[in-house]
Amino acid sequence: MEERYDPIAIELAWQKSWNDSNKFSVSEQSEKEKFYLLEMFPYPSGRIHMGHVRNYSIGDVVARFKRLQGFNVLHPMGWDAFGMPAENAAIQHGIHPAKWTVDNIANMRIQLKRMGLSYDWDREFATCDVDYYKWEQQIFLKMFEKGLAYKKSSTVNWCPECQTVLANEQVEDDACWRCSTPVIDKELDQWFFKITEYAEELLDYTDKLPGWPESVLTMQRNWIGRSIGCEIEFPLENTLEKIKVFTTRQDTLYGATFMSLAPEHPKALELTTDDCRADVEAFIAKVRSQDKKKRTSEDYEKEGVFTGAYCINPVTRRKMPIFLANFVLMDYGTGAVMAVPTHDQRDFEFANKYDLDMVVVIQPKDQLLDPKSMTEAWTGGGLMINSDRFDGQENEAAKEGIADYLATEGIGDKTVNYRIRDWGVSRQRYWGNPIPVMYCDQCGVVPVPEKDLPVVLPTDVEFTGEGGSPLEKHKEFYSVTCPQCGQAARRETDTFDTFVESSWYFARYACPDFASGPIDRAAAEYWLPVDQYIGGVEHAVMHLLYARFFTKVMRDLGLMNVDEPFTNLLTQGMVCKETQSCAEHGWLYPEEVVDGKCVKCDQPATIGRTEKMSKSKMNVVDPDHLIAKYGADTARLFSLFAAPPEKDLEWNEQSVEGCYRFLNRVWRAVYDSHALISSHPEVETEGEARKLRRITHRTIKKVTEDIDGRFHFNTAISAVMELVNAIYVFEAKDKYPGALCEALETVVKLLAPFVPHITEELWLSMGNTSDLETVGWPTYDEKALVEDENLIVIQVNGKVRAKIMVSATADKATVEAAVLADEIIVRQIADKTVRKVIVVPGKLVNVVVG
RNA sequence: GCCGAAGUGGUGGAACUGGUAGACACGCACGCUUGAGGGGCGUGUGACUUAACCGUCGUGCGAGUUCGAUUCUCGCCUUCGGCACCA
Repeated sequence: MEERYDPIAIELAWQKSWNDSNKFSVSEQSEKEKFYLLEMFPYPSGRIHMGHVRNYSIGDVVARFKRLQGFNVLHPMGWDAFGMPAENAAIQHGIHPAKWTVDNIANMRIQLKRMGLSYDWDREFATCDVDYYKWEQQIFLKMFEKGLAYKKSSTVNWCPECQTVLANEQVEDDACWRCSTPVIDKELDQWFFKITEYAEELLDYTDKLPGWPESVLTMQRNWIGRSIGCEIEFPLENTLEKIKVFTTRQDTLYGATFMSLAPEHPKALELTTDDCRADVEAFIAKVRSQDKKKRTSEDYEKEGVFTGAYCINPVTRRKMPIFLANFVLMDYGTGAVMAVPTHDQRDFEFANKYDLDMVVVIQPKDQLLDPKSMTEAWTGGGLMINSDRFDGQENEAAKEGIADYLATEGIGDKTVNYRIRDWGVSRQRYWGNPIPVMYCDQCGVVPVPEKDLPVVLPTDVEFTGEGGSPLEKHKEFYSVTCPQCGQAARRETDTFDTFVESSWYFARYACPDFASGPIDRAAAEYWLPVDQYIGGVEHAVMHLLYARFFTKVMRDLGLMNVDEPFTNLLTQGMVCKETQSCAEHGWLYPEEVVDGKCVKCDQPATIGRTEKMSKSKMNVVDPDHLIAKYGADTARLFSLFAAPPEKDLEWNEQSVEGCYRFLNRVWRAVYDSHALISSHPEVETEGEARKLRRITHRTIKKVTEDIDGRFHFNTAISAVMELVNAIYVFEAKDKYPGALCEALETVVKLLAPFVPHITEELWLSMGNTSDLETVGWPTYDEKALVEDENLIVIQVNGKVRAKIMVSATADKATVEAAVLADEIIVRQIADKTVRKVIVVPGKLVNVVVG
């Protein structure tokens, strides 16, 4: 055995061995129970970053732990390989996106292998492989057939920088989620997936995912945004037509005194009277010219215009003027709102501005509302008044009855409305999966026949950087003949949002080579769902919601048989580091600051706030350097030890040093006792050996419980550190080599999922022949845990005053007597009366005096 | 405004169903080892007070429940994340 720990040499040797033997390759042919562990696959940007290191270290601990526990573990890796950066590289550096992507993947694969992650590399694929994306095209065709994919013209979120459309989820603070350019409105013909059809199921199942963090479920519930209410029809005055509104406040129907329509409402111009037409048209034009995002922000002034038309409140028969209002949205509910100024703040402001009627219909308990003196709408609860048969009822309780009444009268129906919109998937980009349809003057939208799939993305395209997709200029691609009528037709040049690929890749990992469909049912049956999914919380809504949606769609298409893709979800926190900047040169990389000064100008550098590592803030650390300096085991250990997985991790070089030091300490502990333990002496159970064994087995218990399901890797590691400390101070090494050997072997076994290289190496050097995976995860001996004596904490009136050792077999009375006889306690209670003595067996005694 | 998460030493963090607050680690100090440096090994390290023991205070703030509260309840403050003119 080498005296010195040489991480690089050890790691390269073990990685070669794992690679050569396809060590972590799995199949369905196994006696063992399956466990599917998945980490979110990376975009091949070129280099891994600390976020990847953390994500994949966490995943690898779970994968290796489950494997050691005897599970058949599927742990795959691949590449989310379509996307804009590849195209930007083509424009900026003249490298073809395909080459750029392939090169990046090759590089990142080396980096991941260098981390010693236990992937089944046989299952690796990139989403830009034709063998992957062609099946996505097939899924699309089936969705199209079922009406789950459809085309419509709509105002879309357009990013002028990326020259493409964004889904609502991809807009953050009115800006592109990727490049932060402000998003503008654009009217475009787009493909949509009908995620709204699954809104209810997606929402209902948020209650059936106990393995998900509550915060993620809440975000998804908010995003789906279900509201239960009524659709109510208001007849127009003088015609037979009606206008339908959606409301969640049918309890205020008797107070509805006017109506507000969205400016885009189809009936807006139709019902406008001649003398109001000029004003209405001007208003519509004005609203159209305004930015939609600005217009729909809360502080924007409420404005409207009278149409000259009236409708009738169906329960009060009151004549209600119809307005157009800028705050009414066409794409929520019905685009029409019954206005109740007394009980809705927006309507209240609007009514004041245009001097409209107000009627109070809900009277709160502790004040009397009068429209003349109200300064704001009353949106709380109370008793209903001015509401005919419902007078005197509690408004919340009456909602159900009102809905029923409206239904029987044929005025309205109970309905459910969702905030979520259909998912726009068209992107005006080249480096993506072509949407397999064409346009024929005769036949309209024609799906590419399944037998003609795949629609292969051509590689001979030109990148001008002038915007628009190069596919639009690629005649061989877009010029096609219609399969239905044989006439010339034009192929769709838009490609799919790359979130489509990541919506089903987890299922393809079960059968990456399956050649007769997207998913091999038998393989999917065995492996799915994913037992544990791990990734960043930034995907809480987008990716995770789309993947859930796709799973349900694939189920309904008969492709597989699961309702939810991910049984358990772990969302890990970000990797952060302090930012540094200099007055002259702005943000600085860590290596550009030496002795607190900017290397470019020698001015002192300012330390800014700690933020998520990002290239733009330059507060990044390159994992390659870390691994080259300390090895992969140290890099892994640091990212697991410094914080629990779900919290943010603050980068600290000194803490990395500490982890490296610990591994050296472990190495030395084994090295120092090498001669003593090489014969694997029998474990002694008496005297000091018994004490060491107690610590050894207690550690096994703690580490097992900390990893399994709790993911408290930091405390698991600290428990092993304590065991190592105990070995160092264990003085009877020569006397009890058996107990020592057991302790050292336990350290190695328990650390195996965290730092796989050093542990395999130490295991071998201890004279073992089979590898750690064959040996399996250690179990603890209950008998070894038994304490002879317990430390009893003694409190007087809840304050700790003394501690004594008491035999573990002592009964309550004995303990109490021992406590009351204790010198310190006698002094503490000398001049007081003992009122009560509380004994917590084996732990604590509280003497209450007064 | 609504919803969710969090607030503990100089620092990262621990304390699982109410029972020794600060495990483990970083940093710092001291000692041993070494020719020295590095490294290693060990001891100490919440604050105040003290020579030391003792003592007092202490988990964002304020109340409450309890023999006992970082943990439970109520009210507030701060930070982060999500939603927000959604009828």
